[in-house]
Amino acid sequence: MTALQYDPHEIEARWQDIWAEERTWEVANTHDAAAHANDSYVLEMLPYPSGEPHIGHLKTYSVGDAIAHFHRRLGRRVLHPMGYDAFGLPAENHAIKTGEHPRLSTAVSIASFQRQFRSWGISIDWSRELATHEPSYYRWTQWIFLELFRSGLAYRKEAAVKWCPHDQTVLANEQVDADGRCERCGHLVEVRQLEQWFLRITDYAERLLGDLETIDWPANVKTMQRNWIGRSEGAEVTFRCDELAIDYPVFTTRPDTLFGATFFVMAPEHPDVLRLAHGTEHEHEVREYVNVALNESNQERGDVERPKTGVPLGRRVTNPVNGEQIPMYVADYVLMEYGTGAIMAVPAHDERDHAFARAFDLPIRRVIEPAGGSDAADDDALPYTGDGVLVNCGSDFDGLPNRDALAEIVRWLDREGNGHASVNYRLRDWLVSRQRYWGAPIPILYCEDCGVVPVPDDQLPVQLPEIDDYTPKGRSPLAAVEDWVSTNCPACGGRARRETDTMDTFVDSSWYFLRYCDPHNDLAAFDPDALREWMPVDQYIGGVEHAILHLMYARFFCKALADLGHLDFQEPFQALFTQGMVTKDGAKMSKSRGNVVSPASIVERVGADAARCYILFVGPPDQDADWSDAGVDGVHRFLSRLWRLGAETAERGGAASGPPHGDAGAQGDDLVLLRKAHWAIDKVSGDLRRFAFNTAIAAVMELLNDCSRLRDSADVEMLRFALATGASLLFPFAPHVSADVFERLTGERVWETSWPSAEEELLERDVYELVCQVNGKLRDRVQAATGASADELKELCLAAPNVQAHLDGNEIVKAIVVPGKLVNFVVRPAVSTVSF
RNA sequence: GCCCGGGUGGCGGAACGGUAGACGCGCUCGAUUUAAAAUCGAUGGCCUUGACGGCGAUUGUGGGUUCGACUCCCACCCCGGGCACCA
Repeated sequence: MTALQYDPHEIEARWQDIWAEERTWEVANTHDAAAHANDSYVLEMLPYPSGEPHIGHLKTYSVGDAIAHFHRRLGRRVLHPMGYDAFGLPAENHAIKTGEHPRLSTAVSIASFQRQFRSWGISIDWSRELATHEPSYYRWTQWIFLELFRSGLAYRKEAAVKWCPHDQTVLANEQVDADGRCERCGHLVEVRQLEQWFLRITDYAERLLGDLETIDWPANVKTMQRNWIGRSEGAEVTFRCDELAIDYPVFTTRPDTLFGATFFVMAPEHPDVLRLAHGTEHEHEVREYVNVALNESNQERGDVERPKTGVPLGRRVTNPVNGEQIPMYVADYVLMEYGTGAIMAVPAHDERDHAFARAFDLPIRRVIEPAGGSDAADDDALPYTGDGVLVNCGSDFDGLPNRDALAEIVRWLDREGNGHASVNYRLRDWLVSRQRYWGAPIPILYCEDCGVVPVPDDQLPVQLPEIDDYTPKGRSPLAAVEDWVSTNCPACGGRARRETDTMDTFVDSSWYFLRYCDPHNDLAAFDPDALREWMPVDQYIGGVEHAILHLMYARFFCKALADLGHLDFQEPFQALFTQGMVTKDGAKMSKSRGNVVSPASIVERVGADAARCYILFVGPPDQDADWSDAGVDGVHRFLSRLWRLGAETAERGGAASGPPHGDAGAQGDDLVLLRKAHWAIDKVSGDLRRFAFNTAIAAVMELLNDCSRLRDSADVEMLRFALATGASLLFPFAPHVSADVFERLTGERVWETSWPSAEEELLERDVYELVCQVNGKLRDRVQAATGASADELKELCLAAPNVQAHLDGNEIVKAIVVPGKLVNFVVRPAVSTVSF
C-alpha cells in the first residue's frame, strides 16, 4: 500500500479551483417572491481594506462560512457576498505620508484580501463583489444622501462640533471616546463652531429603541443600543423670568421634586446667558466664566469628580408650583446638548445640585421623606434620591407617595399651562461632514442666488477629483481644487460652488447589504424586488466593536428608506452574532507588541482547513480566544488522521462504490460505530444552530477516535459510512479536506448532498449505564434496559455491590428514580449510635 | 457610580438541577526507529507493587434551597466590557 500523506496545500488548491471554475457559490436573483421563504442571506461585516487580512478576519469569515454552508445543505439558497469598505482615514493618511493615491494602496490591499479569501476557501458569491469607493457604488450613496436631504432628514447647521486637531477633521459624537479623545488617533478633541451636515437620526430614537424587541440580537448589544439612545421620561416645566419676560422650559425626570427647586442653572453655551447677565453686577464675571468653559476640553469638563463651579446671572425665575423667585446661575455641569440646556436645581434630591448648593451656600429644601421615617429622614442623609412621601409641598400634595405625586403634578402643570409630560433622548443627530479627501463627496452645491441646491440625480456621481496634496489644512483638500469647486447652478445656471466635505464612511457601510442584492444595477441603488427576495439579512456576523455605531446607523437607514417608500422592512439584520477577539499571549495583537499572527503564515504551515477549524475549536466563538500555535497543530493532526483513515478506508473498501449507508441490522462494533455516527449528526446539527462550533468539532473528533479504535474490528462498509458522515459534518468548518475525504469514500460532492439527519432509534440505546447513588454520591454503575420500570431500576441499583456496601446497616428513607439516568437512595443510620 | 458579561485541572475549554473535567494542548512514560521527526498507546490527588478495585477533596469566597448544585437564590471578592455631571 502506498504511504498516504495528508497534503493540505494540494487538496485545498484543487478544490478551490473547482469552486472558482464552476462558480459554485453564485446565486442568481429569481425575481420570484415565493422563493424568498427558502432563501437565506448570510452576511459578515465587510472588511476595511488596509494592509493584509488579520486573524480577526479569519475568525469572522470562518464563522460566517460555516453558517452559509450549513444553510445551503439544509436546502436553502444562500446569498453570501463580499465587498470592501474602501473609503477612510488610514488610506488617506498613507497618502499624506507617501503621496501615493489612496486608490492605489486600497487596490493593493483589496487584492490581498481577495487572494486570501480564496485561499481560505470561503464560499463567496464573487459575482456580487463591490467596493464603496467605486463611483458605481458611491453614486448611490450620494443618491441616498439626497433622498434624505429632500425629505428633511439631512440638514445643515452651525454647531459646536468635535474637532480632531491631528486628523484635521470633525468627528461624530460617537467617534470621541470617554476621555474626550479621537477614537482613531487618540488626540484630545477640541470644540469648533462650524457649518456641518447632520442626519436626523434623533427622529428615529423611539423606533430604534422599540424595534429592538423585534430582532434576534445578543442581549448585551441591545443593552448598549438602549443606553446609547438613552430614553428618559419626565416633564417639561416652564420657569418664567419676569424681569425680561422670557419663559425658560426645563426637562426633568423628577417633577415630583418641583417644590424643592431652590435655584436654576443654565449651560455656558446657552444663547441667552450673556443677555441675561447684561446690565447686572455679574456681567463681567459671567462673560469670563463662559469663555473659560467653552475653551475647556470635554475631558476636563466631563470629569464627575471635579468641584462644581458657576457664576450667578443676577436674575431670577419663578417656580410655577409655588411662585417662588429663585436665583439663576450659569454652570458648566449643565449640558447644552441635553434637554433644553437649562435645569431646575433640587439640591435635596440630586447629587449634582446638592454639591453645587453646598459650594454656593444655597438653600436645600427636602420635599421627599422616606416612607417609615428612618435614618434617611435626617437632613445629613441628603441628597436623597429614593422614593418616599412628599413634604413641604403644600396641602394638595403633602403626604402623597412621590410616584403618585409625579403624575399628579404633571397633570397640574398641564392644566395651568406651565408644562407637560415629555420624553428626552441622549441620542444626538449624526454629524456626517468630514473635511477629508478619501470619501464620497456630499452632492450639494451652493448657488449665489438659489442657496443650497442638491446635485440633480442625472449628474451623479459627483466624482472625486484627482489631487496632488492630501495634507489637511483645516478644510477639505477638495476645497483647493478650484476648477472642481467652481461650477454652475443646475437651477438658475448662475455661479455655484460645490460642497467640499465628504461623507463619514459609516454612511457608505449603512446600506451596502442592500446593494449586494442587486449589485450591477445602474438605473437605481437597488430594485425593490431584489430586496424582497433577500432582505432582511438572516444572519449577520461581526465584531462587537460595531455594537453601537455601524449597527445603529444601518438600522436608521433602513427605517428612513422604508419611510421614503424604497423598502418594505424596518430592520436590516434579523439575527446578529458578535464574535470575540483573537488575542496572542492574552493581549490584543499589534505590531508594537510584536505578537501578530498572520493568517497567511498559518495557512502556509498547516493549511486553511486547520487554521479555520482551530479558530472555531479553541472556544465559544462569541468569547475572546487566545491563539496558540500548539493548538493549531493539534487540529492539523486531527485533520491528518481523518484524511489518512478516509483515504485508506476508501482504498480498502473499493472506493466510490456509491453512497454508504448505515446497516440497520448492524451488530457489535458495527453498531457502536453506527450509533456514534448518528450521535455525531445529532450533536453537530444542534451545535451549529447555537453557534457552538467548538463542541461540534469535538464531536467529529470523538467519532473519528471511535473509527480509529474500531478500524480493524468493524466492517469496512460501516467504517466507510462513519468516516463519510464525519467528513460531511466537518465540511462547514474544514471544507477542502472534508470534500476530499467524502469524495474518496462516496464518489460524491459533499456540498451537493443534503445535511445528514439522525435516526431517532439509533440515538436511543436498548441498554444504558444506570448511575447508582447513595445520599447523592456516586457509588456504582450498572447496566439497565431502556424502558425498565422505576421498581426494576431500584432493584438493579440495590443489587449493585458497592451500593450494598454503602447501605450496610442503614435505613433507606427515600429513593429517587430518574429513568434513563440514575437512582439515588437517601439513607440514615438505622441505629442512632452517637459516638465521637 | 450605574448596566451587562465572566471566574471550572498545568493551559484552552465541556457539562437539559442528575457520573464534574468531553474534546484538544502541554507534561511524563512506553511502542515503532540505528536515531530523530512523524505515528500509535498509556499514566495523570491519595491508598494499592501494579492492574482491578476502593477512598477523599474539588467548579472565586461565605451562606441558602434541594434527595442531589458548576448550574437556582442571597451576600461578598476578583477580572473583562459598555455608559457616565444626560437633570
